[in-house]
Amino acid sequence: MRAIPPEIRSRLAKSDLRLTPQRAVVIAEILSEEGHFSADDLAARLHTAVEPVSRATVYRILPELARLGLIRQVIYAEGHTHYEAVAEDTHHEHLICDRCGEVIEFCAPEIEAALQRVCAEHGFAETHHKVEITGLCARCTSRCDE
Amino acid sequence: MRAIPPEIRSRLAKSDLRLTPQRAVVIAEILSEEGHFSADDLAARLHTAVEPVSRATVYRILPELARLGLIRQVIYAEGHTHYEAVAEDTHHEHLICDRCGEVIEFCAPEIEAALQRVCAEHGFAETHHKVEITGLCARCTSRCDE
DNA sequence: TTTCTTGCAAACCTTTTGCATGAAC
DNA sequence: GTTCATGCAAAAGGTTTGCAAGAAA
Repeated sequence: MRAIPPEIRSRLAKSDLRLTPQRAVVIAEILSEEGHFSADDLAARLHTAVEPVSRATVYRILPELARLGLIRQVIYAEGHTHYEAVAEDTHHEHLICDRCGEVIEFCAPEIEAALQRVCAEHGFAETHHKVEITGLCARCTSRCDE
Repeated sequence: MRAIPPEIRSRLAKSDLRLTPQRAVVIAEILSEEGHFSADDLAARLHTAVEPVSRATVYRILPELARLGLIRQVIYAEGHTHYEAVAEDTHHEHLICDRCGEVIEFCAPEIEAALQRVCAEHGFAETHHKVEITGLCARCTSRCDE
């Protein structure tokens, strides 16, 4: 299990969140995570970890980690919340195919700029934003004649 | 109860959806709806309508109406899906306050343009998009000293 | 008359929570 | 020692579904 970076330790401490073995397992797993994950999948995987974590604990800690900015709720779909680890270097948005479910990431600096302007205009203090385009991906479009 | 516009009748027919009294009630209510609504609220209100509509029917018809483009899933929050009627004239996005829950609408043509460009670049055929900024609204920010 | 819809009630499934035990600080 | 976190199991709450009766086309 990967060690928890000191920066995350202090972020936890700042919010009066104790670093328990269970939380360490959850955080380590999330840091090694690629793409989206669900609370339930995570819980199922960690239920049999070296330091087992109960479903309740996973469900309790994920919203806290989202509040700390370690993870982000990407979308609610298929009856559950999709999370992803926050990669602070590259903020991206999502194209979501209605047919095959593929999720394509994209970056658009001009959108980021426009969003900042909107927030300023409304005196709104942004913590997160989400841009989501749904439709048919290129592959599904070409497979489709309607 | 407002009459169902012929354009909607034909859209239903095109998808082999029959125009039942219950569906007419649901559609009429949605057309007179302002702002967001939930399936459950709608069901509760229509349960005592002239032509009562059961909860199951409401839950069954809303996804169809979303597919037809009459309504849109705005967000999943507070444990349920928020819908809104699609007003074809003014497309807008949302600022959502994490503290008081207020939803502020805004329009940003340059974001629309950027999104179109992104879709073109990826050969993606958009059907919908959603831009959502979460954080603290002006009122809550000024009430906050942290 | 065929096919689609409805309503009821039960099932589903993700997420939340009360409570007693146990651990972090 | 005090306060916070965990696990279990049960509850919650939105949403879905099987089935038989009924209505639209």
